[in-house]
Amino acid sequence: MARTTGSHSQKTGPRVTQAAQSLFAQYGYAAVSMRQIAAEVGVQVGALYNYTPDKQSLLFTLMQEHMSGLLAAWRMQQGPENSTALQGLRAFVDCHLRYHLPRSEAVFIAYMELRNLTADNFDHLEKMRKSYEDALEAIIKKGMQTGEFEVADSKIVTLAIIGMLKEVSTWYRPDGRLTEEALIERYQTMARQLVGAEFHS
Amino acid sequence: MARTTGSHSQKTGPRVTQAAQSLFAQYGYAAVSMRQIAAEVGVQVGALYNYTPDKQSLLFTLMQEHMSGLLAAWRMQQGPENSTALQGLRAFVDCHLRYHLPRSEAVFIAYMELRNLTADNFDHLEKMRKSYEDALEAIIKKGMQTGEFEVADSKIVTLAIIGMLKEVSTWYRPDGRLTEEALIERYQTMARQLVGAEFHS
DNA sequence: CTTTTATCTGAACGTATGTTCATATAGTGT
DNA sequence: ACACTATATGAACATACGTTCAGATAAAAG
Repeated sequence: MARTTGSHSQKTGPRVTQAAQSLFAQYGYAAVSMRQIAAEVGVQVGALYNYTPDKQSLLFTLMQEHMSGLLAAWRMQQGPENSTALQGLRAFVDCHLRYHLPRSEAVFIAYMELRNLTADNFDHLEKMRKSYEDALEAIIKKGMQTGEFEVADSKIVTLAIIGMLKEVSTWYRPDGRLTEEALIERYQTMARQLVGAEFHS
Repeated sequence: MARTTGSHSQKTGPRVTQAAQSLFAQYGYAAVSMRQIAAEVGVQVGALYNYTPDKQSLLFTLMQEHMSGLLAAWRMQQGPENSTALQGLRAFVDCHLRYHLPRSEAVFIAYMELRNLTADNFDHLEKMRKSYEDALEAIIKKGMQTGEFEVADSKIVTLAIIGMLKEVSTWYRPDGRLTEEALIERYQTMARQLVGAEFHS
Protein backbone atom coordinates (compact mmCIF):
# COMPACT_ATOMS: atom_id res chain seq x y z
CA MET A 1 0.00 0.00 0.00
CA ALA A 2 1.55 3.27 -1.12
CA ARG A 3 0.50 6.90 -0.86
CA THR A 4 -2.57 6.23 1.18
CA THR A 5 -4.37 9.58 1.05
CA GLY A 6 -3.87 11.72 -2.00
CA SER A 7 -0.81 13.49 -3.33
CA HIS A 8 1.56 15.15 -0.92
CA SER A 9 4.13 16.11 -3.48
CA GLN A 10 4.07 19.83 -2.79
CA LYS A 11 3.66 19.43 0.94
CA THR A 12 6.00 16.69 2.04
CA GLY A 13 9.22 18.51 1.24
CA PRO A 14 8.65 21.43 3.62
CA ARG A 15 7.31 19.05 6.20
CA VAL A 16 10.49 17.03 6.12
CA THR A 17 12.55 20.16 6.64
CA GLN A 18 10.31 21.31 9.46
CA ALA A 19 10.32 17.94 11.19
CA ALA A 20 14.09 17.76 10.96
CA GLN A 21 14.45 21.25 12.38
CA SER A 22 12.10 20.56 15.23
CA LEU A 23 13.67 17.23 16.16
CA PHE A 24 17.28 18.35 15.74
CA ALA A 25 16.59 21.34 17.98
CA GLN A 26 14.97 19.18 20.63
CA TYR A 27 17.21 16.12 20.74
CA GLY A 28 20.30 17.03 18.74
CA TYR A 29 21.32 15.92 15.28
CA ALA A 30 23.17 12.78 16.31
CA ALA A 31 20.38 11.62 18.57
CA VAL A 32 17.67 11.89 15.93
CA SER A 33 17.16 9.06 13.43
CA MET A 34 15.81 9.29 9.93
CA ARG A 35 12.99 7.03 11.10
CA GLN A 36 12.02 9.55 13.78
CA ILE A 37 11.86 12.28 11.17
CA ALA A 38 9.78 10.06 8.89
CA ALA A 39 7.39 9.28 11.72
CA GLU A 40 6.95 12.98 12.46
CA VAL A 41 6.11 13.60 8.81
CA GLY A 42 3.84 10.57 8.73
CA VAL A 43 5.71 8.65 6.10
CA GLN A 44 8.05 5.69 5.78
CA VAL A 45 11.75 6.32 6.05
CA GLY A 46 12.54 5.62 2.40
CA ALA A 47 10.33 8.47 1.27
CA LEU A 48 12.61 11.02 2.91
CA TYR A 49 15.22 10.35 0.27
CA ASN A 50 12.99 11.97 -2.33
CA TYR A 51 13.73 15.25 -0.57
CA THR A 52 17.26 14.98 0.71
CA PRO A 53 20.26 13.01 -0.52
CA ASP A 54 21.22 12.19 3.07
CA LYS A 55 20.88 13.18 6.71
CA GLN A 56 23.87 15.51 6.64
CA SER A 57 22.32 17.64 3.87
CA LEU A 58 19.22 18.03 5.97
CA LEU A 59 21.31 19.59 8.71
CA PHE A 60 23.49 21.67 6.45
CA THR A 61 20.55 23.12 4.54
CA LEU A 62 18.86 24.18 7.75
CA MET A 63 21.98 25.88 9.05
CA GLN A 64 22.94 27.42 5.76
CA GLU A 65 19.52 28.93 5.17
CA HIS A 66 19.36 30.26 8.70
CA MET A 67 22.67 32.03 8.28
CA SER A 68 21.83 33.32 4.80
CA GLY A 69 18.62 34.79 6.13
CA LEU A 70 20.47 36.51 8.94
CA LEU A 71 23.00 38.10 6.63
CA ALA A 72 20.23 39.13 4.23
CA ALA A 73 18.28 40.69 7.08
CA TRP A 74 21.33 42.70 8.04
CA ARG A 75 22.00 43.79 4.46
CA MET A 76 18.44 45.02 4.20
CA GLN A 77 18.89 47.09 7.34
CA GLN A 78 21.62 49.18 5.70
CA GLY A 79 20.71 52.66 4.59
CA PRO A 80 21.29 56.37 5.10
CA GLU A 81 19.26 56.39 8.30
CA ASN A 82 21.87 54.16 9.92
CA SER A 83 24.83 56.28 9.00
CA THR A 84 26.34 57.09 12.38
CA ALA A 85 28.06 54.36 14.35
CA LEU A 86 25.57 54.61 17.17
CA GLN A 87 22.67 54.29 14.77
CA GLY A 88 24.42 51.35 13.19
CA LEU A 89 24.89 49.68 16.55
CA ARG A 90 21.25 50.18 17.45
CA ALA A 91 20.23 48.76 14.08
CA PHE A 92 22.50 45.76 14.56
CA VAL A 93 20.99 44.90 17.93
CA ASP A 94 17.51 45.44 16.57
CA CYS A 95 18.16 43.31 13.51
CA HIS A 96 19.81 40.51 15.46
CA LEU A 97 17.06 40.17 18.01
CA ARG A 98 14.19 40.51 15.55
CA TYR A 99 15.68 37.80 13.40
CA HIS A 100 16.63 35.42 16.21
CA LEU A 101 13.75 35.66 18.64
CA PRO A 102 11.10 34.06 16.38
CA ARG A 103 13.49 31.33 15.25
CA SER A 104 14.48 29.57 18.43
CA GLU A 105 14.78 26.15 16.79
CA ALA A 106 17.06 27.28 13.98
CA VAL A 107 19.14 29.30 16.44
CA PHE A 108 19.57 26.31 18.69
CA ILE A 109 20.74 24.19 15.80
CA ALA A 110 23.03 26.89 14.44
CA TYR A 111 24.95 27.09 17.70
CA MET A 112 24.88 23.45 18.77
CA GLU A 113 25.39 21.36 15.70
CA LEU A 114 28.48 22.91 14.13
CA ARG A 115 30.60 19.92 15.02
CA ASN A 116 28.22 17.52 13.34
CA LEU A 117 28.92 19.12 9.99
CA THR A 118 31.38 17.65 7.55
CA ALA A 119 34.58 19.68 7.19
CA ASP A 120 33.49 21.37 3.97
CA ASN A 121 30.08 22.30 5.28
CA PHE A 122 31.61 23.61 8.47
CA ASP A 123 34.03 25.87 6.62
CA HIS A 124 31.21 27.29 4.56
CA LEU A 125 29.19 28.24 7.61
CA GLU A 126 32.18 29.47 9.55
CA LYS A 127 32.84 32.02 6.82
CA MET A 128 29.29 33.27 7.06
CA ARG A 129 29.49 33.51 10.81
CA LYS A 130 32.75 35.41 10.57
CA SER A 131 31.32 37.91 8.13
CA TYR A 132 28.46 38.59 10.53
CA GLU A 133 30.93 39.18 13.32
CA ASP A 134 32.93 41.47 11.04
CA ALA A 135 29.84 43.54 10.32
CA LEU A 136 29.55 44.39 13.99
CA GLU A 137 33.25 45.02 14.42
CA ALA A 138 33.16 47.43 11.46
CA ILE A 139 30.52 49.48 13.26
CA ILE A 140 32.57 49.57 16.41
CA LYS A 141 35.77 50.57 14.64
CA LYS A 142 33.90 53.33 12.88
CA GLY A 143 32.58 54.60 16.18
CA MET A 144 36.10 54.61 17.56
CA GLN A 145 37.29 56.71 14.63
CA THR A 146 34.48 59.24 14.80
CA GLY A 147 34.88 59.50 18.54
CA GLU A 148 31.34 58.27 19.14
CA PHE A 149 32.59 55.22 21.00
CA GLU A 150 35.24 54.78 23.63
CA VAL A 151 36.48 51.24 23.33
CA ALA A 152 39.76 49.69 24.45
CA ASP A 153 39.61 46.63 22.20
CA SER A 154 37.19 46.41 19.29
CA LYS A 155 37.52 42.65 18.96
CA ILE A 156 36.68 41.94 22.57
CA VAL A 157 33.74 44.32 22.62
CA THR A 158 32.42 42.79 19.42
CA LEU A 159 32.51 39.33 20.92
CA ALA A 160 31.02 40.54 24.17
CA ILE A 161 28.05 42.10 22.41
CA ILE A 162 27.49 39.03 20.27
CA GLY A 163 27.73 36.82 23.34
CA MET A 164 25.25 38.97 25.18
CA LEU A 165 22.84 38.83 22.24
CA LYS A 166 23.22 35.11 21.59
CA GLU A 167 22.40 34.34 25.18
CA VAL A 168 18.91 35.82 24.82
CA SER A 169 17.85 32.90 22.65
CA THR A 170 18.48 30.47 25.49
CA TRP A 171 15.69 31.86 27.64
CA TYR A 172 13.41 34.12 25.58
CA ARG A 173 9.77 33.11 25.29
CA PRO A 174 7.26 35.15 23.25
CA ASP A 175 4.82 35.17 26.17
CA GLY A 176 7.46 36.27 28.67
CA ARG A 177 7.61 39.23 30.98
CA LEU A 178 8.99 41.67 28.41
CA THR A 179 7.65 42.55 24.98
CA GLU A 180 10.01 42.17 22.06
CA GLU A 181 10.17 45.97 21.78
CA ALA A 182 11.11 46.45 25.42
CA LEU A 183 13.69 43.73 25.19
CA ILE A 184 15.33 45.26 22.14
CA GLU A 185 15.43 48.63 23.82
CA ARG A 186 17.20 47.18 26.87
CA TYR A 187 19.81 45.44 24.78
CA GLN A 188 20.38 48.54 22.70
CA THR A 189 21.08 50.39 25.93
CA MET A 190 23.49 47.73 27.13
CA ALA A 191 25.28 47.65 23.80
CA ARG A 192 25.67 51.41 24.02
CA GLN A 193 27.12 51.07 27.52
CA LEU A 194 29.63 48.50 26.29
CA VAL A 195 30.98 50.86 23.65
CA GLY A 196 31.10 53.75 26.08
CA ALA A 197 28.85 55.97 23.99
CA GLU A 198 26.93 58.98 25.24
CA PHE A 199 23.14 58.99 25.05
CA HIS A 200 22.91 61.27 22.04
CA SER A 201 25.81 61.64 19.73
CA MET B 1 44.66 -12.69 27.07
CA ALA B 2 43.67 -10.31 29.82
CA ARG B 3 45.37 -7.36 31.47
CA THR B 4 48.41 -7.42 29.26
CA THR B 5 50.80 -5.06 31.03
CA GLY B 6 50.59 -4.78 34.78
CA SER B 7 47.83 -3.41 36.96
CA HIS B 8 45.94 -0.38 35.83
CA SER B 9 43.45 -0.43 38.62
CA GLN B 10 44.34 2.99 39.99
CA LYS B 11 44.88 4.53 36.61
CA THR B 12 42.10 3.33 34.35
CA GLY B 13 39.27 5.06 36.18
CA PRO B 14 40.55 8.60 35.67
CA ARG B 15 41.56 7.76 32.13
CA VAL B 16 38.02 6.68 31.32
CA THR B 17 36.69 9.96 32.67
CA GLN B 18 39.27 11.95 30.77
CA ALA B 19 38.69 10.10 27.51
CA ALA B 20 34.95 10.58 27.83
CA GLN B 21 35.39 14.28 28.49
CA SER B 22 37.70 14.75 25.57
CA LEU B 23 35.55 12.81 23.11
CA PHE B 24 32.23 14.24 24.27
CA ALA B 25 33.63 17.75 23.90
CA GLN B 26 34.94 17.05 20.44
CA TYR B 27 32.13 15.04 18.85
CA GLY B 28 29.19 15.34 21.21
CA TYR B 29 27.73 12.79 23.61
CA ALA B 30 25.36 11.14 21.18
CA ALA B 31 28.01 10.82 18.48
CA VAL B 32 30.55 9.08 20.73
CA SER B 33 30.33 5.34 21.31
CA MET B 34 31.49 3.39 24.31
CA ARG B 35 33.84 1.58 21.94
CA GLN B 36 35.48 4.87 20.97
CA ILE B 37 36.02 5.72 24.61
CA ALA B 38 37.46 2.26 25.25
CA ALA B 39 39.81 2.63 22.30
CA GLU B 40 41.04 5.98 23.60
CA VAL B 41 41.76 4.39 26.97
CA GLY B 42 43.36 1.37 25.32
CA VAL B 43 40.98 -1.22 26.65
CA GLN B 44 38.08 -3.35 25.49
CA VAL B 45 34.61 -1.92 25.81
CA GLY B 46 33.47 -4.28 28.56
CA ALA B 47 36.15 -2.97 30.91
CA LEU B 48 34.53 0.47 30.98
CA TYR B 49 31.68 -0.96 33.01
CA ASN B 50 34.04 -1.46 35.93
CA TYR B 51 34.10 2.33 36.21
CA THR B 52 30.66 3.50 35.22
CA PRO B 53 27.25 1.85 35.40
CA ASP B 54 26.40 3.25 31.97
CA LYS B 55 27.13 5.92 29.40
CA GLN B 56 24.68 8.40 30.88
CA SER B 57 26.46 8.38 34.24
CA LEU B 58 29.70 9.20 32.48
CA LEU B 59 28.11 12.36 31.11
CA PHE B 60 26.30 13.32 34.27
CA THR B 61 29.35 12.92 36.47
CA LEU B 62 31.40 15.15 34.20
CA MET B 63 28.76 17.86 34.19
CA GLN B 64 27.94 17.59 37.85
CA GLU B 65 31.57 17.85 38.93
CA HIS B 66 32.18 20.77 36.64
CA MET B 67 29.27 22.67 38.12
CA SER B 68 30.15 21.71 41.71
CA GLY B 69 33.64 23.01 41.16
CA LEU B 70 32.34 26.28 39.81
CA LEU B 71 30.03 26.85 42.75
CA ALA B 72 32.80 25.89 45.17
CA ALA B 73 35.19 28.32 43.48
CA TRP B 74 32.65 31.10 43.90
CA ARG B 75 32.00 30.22 47.55
CA MET B 76 35.71 30.40 48.22
CA GLN B 77 35.87 33.85 46.68
CA GLN B 78 33.52 35.23 49.31
CA GLY B 79 35.04 37.35 52.06
CA PRO B 80 35.22 40.80 53.62
CA GLU B 81 37.39 42.10 50.78
CA ASN B 82 34.46 41.64 48.40
CA SER B 83 31.94 43.49 50.50
CA THR B 84 30.82 46.24 48.14
CA ALA B 85 28.70 45.37 45.12
CA LEU B 86 31.36 46.57 42.71
CA GLN B 87 34.02 44.47 44.43
CA GLY B 88 31.60 41.56 44.30
CA LEU B 89 31.01 42.04 40.60
CA ARG B 90 34.72 42.22 39.88
CA ALA B 91 35.26 39.08 41.93
CA PHE B 92 32.48 37.29 40.06
CA VAL B 93 33.97 38.06 36.67
CA ASP B 94 37.42 37.11 37.91
CA CYS B 95 36.19 33.85 39.41
CA HIS B 96 34.13 32.90 36.38
CA LEU B 97 36.90 33.42 33.88
CA ARG B 98 39.64 31.84 35.98
CA TYR B 99 37.52 28.76 36.45
CA HIS B 100 36.28 28.46 32.88
CA LEU B 101 39.30 29.38 30.77
CA PRO B 102 41.44 26.36 31.68
CA ARG B 103 38.51 23.97 31.34
CA SER B 104 37.36 24.36 27.77
CA GLU B 105 36.31 20.73 27.38
CA ALA B 106 34.15 20.64 30.47
CA VAL B 107 32.65 24.01 29.58
CA PHE B 108 31.75 22.83 26.13
CA ILE B 109 30.02 19.77 27.52
CA ALA B 110 28.24 21.73 30.22
CA TYR B 111 26.58 24.02 27.69
CA MET B 112 25.99 21.58 24.85
CA GLU B 113 24.89 18.33 26.39
CA LEU B 114 22.10 19.37 28.69
CA ARG B 115 19.46 17.80 26.49
CA ASN B 116 21.22 14.46 26.51
CA LEU B 117 20.68 14.16 30.23
CA THR B 118 17.82 12.15 31.67
CA ALA B 119 15.09 14.28 33.23
CA ASP B 120 16.32 13.74 36.79
CA ASN B 121 19.91 14.54 35.95
CA PHE B 122 18.85 17.61 34.04
CA ASP B 123 16.83 18.95 36.94
CA HIS B 124 19.76 18.47 39.27
CA LEU B 125 22.10 20.48 37.08
CA GLU B 126 19.52 23.11 36.26
CA LYS B 127 19.23 23.87 39.97
CA MET B 128 22.97 24.35 40.21
CA ARG B 129 23.03 26.59 37.15
CA LYS B 130 20.20 28.64 38.57
CA SER B 131 21.95 29.16 41.88
CA TYR B 132 25.02 30.41 40.02
CA GLU B 133 22.87 32.87 38.13
CA ASP B 134 21.24 33.93 41.38
CA ALA B 135 24.64 34.66 42.90
CA LEU B 136 25.29 37.27 40.23
CA GLU B 137 21.81 38.71 40.42
CA ALA B 138 22.21 39.13 44.18
CA ILE B 139 25.30 41.26 43.61
CA ILE B 140 23.48 43.40 41.10
CA LYS B 141 20.44 43.90 43.31
CA LYS B 142 22.72 44.88 46.15
CA GLY B 143 24.44 47.44 43.96
CA MET B 144 21.06 48.85 43.01
CA GLN B 145 20.13 49.26 46.66
CA THR B 146 23.38 50.91 47.70
CA GLY B 147 23.27 53.18 44.68
CA GLU B 148 26.53 51.81 43.32
CA PHE B 149 24.81 50.49 40.20
CA GLU B 150 22.27 52.06 37.92
CA VAL B 151 20.35 49.22 36.35
CA ALA B 152 16.89 49.15 34.78
CA ASP B 153 16.34 45.39 35.03
CA SER B 154 18.50 43.22 37.26
CA LYS B 155 17.43 40.00 35.57
CA ILE B 156 18.31 41.14 32.08
CA VAL B 157 21.66 42.57 33.13
CA THR B 158 22.47 39.35 34.96
CA LEU B 159 21.78 37.32 31.87
CA ALA B 160 23.66 39.74 29.65
CA ILE B 161 26.78 39.52 31.82
CA ILE B 162 26.60 35.75 31.97
CA GLY B 163 26.10 35.58 28.22
CA MET B 164 29.06 37.83 27.65
CA LEU B 165 31.23 35.70 29.93
CA LYS B 166 30.09 32.37 28.53
CA GLU B 167 30.94 33.45 25.02
CA VAL B 168 34.61 33.80 25.94
CA SER B 169 34.97 30.04 26.19
CA THR B 170 34.04 29.67 22.52
CA TRP B 171 37.17 31.39 21.27
CA TYR B 172 39.73 31.72 24.09
CA ARG B 173 43.07 30.02 23.58
CA PRO B 174 45.82 30.13 26.24
CA ASP B 175 48.35 31.21 23.62
CA GLY B 176 46.14 33.96 22.25
CA ARG B 177 46.72 37.68 21.88
CA LEU B 178 45.68 38.59 25.42
CA THR B 179 46.96 37.24 28.70
CA GLU B 180 44.42 35.83 31.12
CA GLU B 181 44.98 38.84 33.37
CA ALA B 182 44.40 41.37 30.59
CA LEU B 183 41.30 39.50 29.48
CA ILE B 184 39.83 39.48 32.97
CA GLU B 185 40.49 43.18 33.35
CA ARG B 186 38.65 43.94 30.11
CA TYR B 187 35.62 41.91 31.08
CA GLN B 188 35.56 43.49 34.53
CA THR B 189 35.43 46.86 32.82
CA MET B 190 32.60 45.77 30.51
CA ALA B 191 30.64 44.29 33.41
CA ARG B 192 31.02 47.59 35.22
CA GLN B 193 29.73 49.44 32.19
CA LEU B 194 26.70 47.16 31.99
CA VAL B 195 25.70 47.97 35.55
CA GLY B 196 26.27 51.69 35.02
CA ALA B 197 28.80 51.97 37.85
CA GLU B 198 31.33 54.77 38.29
CA PHE B 199 35.01 53.90 38.20
CA HIS B 200 35.55 54.14 41.96
CA SER B 201 32.63 53.80 44.28
C1' DC C 1 54.20 -20.88 46.82
C1' DT C 2 49.27 -20.71 47.05
C1' DT C 3 44.94 -18.45 47.36
C1' DT C 4 42.17 -14.57 46.66
C1' DT C 5 40.50 -10.67 44.40
C1' DA C 6 40.36 -6.93 41.24
C1' DT C 7 40.60 -6.20 36.53
C1' DC C 8 40.29 -7.15 31.58
C1' DT C 9 39.08 -9.87 27.40
C1' DG C 10 36.32 -11.67 23.81
C1' DA C 11 32.19 -12.88 22.38
C1' DA C 12 27.54 -12.44 22.36
C1' DC C 13 22.70 -10.22 23.10
C1' DG C 14 18.91 -7.72 20.87
C1' DT C 15 18.10 -3.55 18.81
C1' DA C 16 18.89 0.51 15.96
C1' DT C 17 21.27 2.94 12.39
C1' DG C 18 21.62 5.37 7.34
C1' DT C 19 20.74 4.12 2.93
C1' DT C 20 19.02 1.52 -1.26
C1' DC C 21 15.66 -0.38 -4.27
C1' DA C 22 12.05 -3.14 -6.56
C1' DT C 23 7.37 -2.57 -6.43
C1' DA C 24 2.89 -0.37 -5.97
C1' DT C 25 -0.20 3.40 -6.30
C1' DA C 26 -2.42 7.97 -6.95
C1' DG C 27 -2.74 12.05 -9.49
C1' DT C 28 -1.87 14.47 -14.15
C1' DG C 29 -2.09 15.11 -19.00
C1' DT C 30 -4.01 13.40 -23.22
C1' DA D 1 -10.31 5.58 -20.64
C1' DC D 2 -5.41 5.24 -20.76
C1' DA D 3 -0.62 5.83 -20.23
C1' DC D 4 2.75 8.40 -17.68
C1' DT D 5 5.23 9.99 -13.89
C1' DA D 6 5.97 11.59 -9.32
C1' DT D 7 5.72 9.78 -4.94
C1' DA D 8 5.35 6.35 -1.35
C1' DT D 9 5.89 1.63 0.61
C1' DG D 10 8.04 -2.25 2.80
C1' DA D 11 11.67 -5.00 3.04
C1' DA D 12 16.38 -5.58 2.97
C1' DC D 13 21.52 -4.30 3.41
C1' DA D 14 25.66 -4.15 6.20
C1' DT D 15 27.15 -2.00 10.12
C1' DA D 16 27.05 -0.03 14.66
C1' DC D 17 25.10 0.58 19.19
C1' DG D 18 24.92 -0.06 24.74
C1' DT D 19 25.21 -3.57 27.77
C1' DT D 20 26.14 -8.23 29.86
C1' DC D 21 28.91 -12.01 31.29
C1' DA D 22 31.66 -16.33 31.64
C1' DG D 23 36.23 -17.05 31.69
C1' DA D 24 41.18 -15.62 31.78
C1' DT D 25 45.03 -13.31 34.02
C1' DA D 26 47.92 -10.54 36.87
C1' DA D 27 48.77 -8.30 41.19
C1' DA D 28 48.06 -8.55 46.28
C1' DA D 29 47.62 -11.16 50.55
C1' DG D 30 48.74 -15.02 53.34
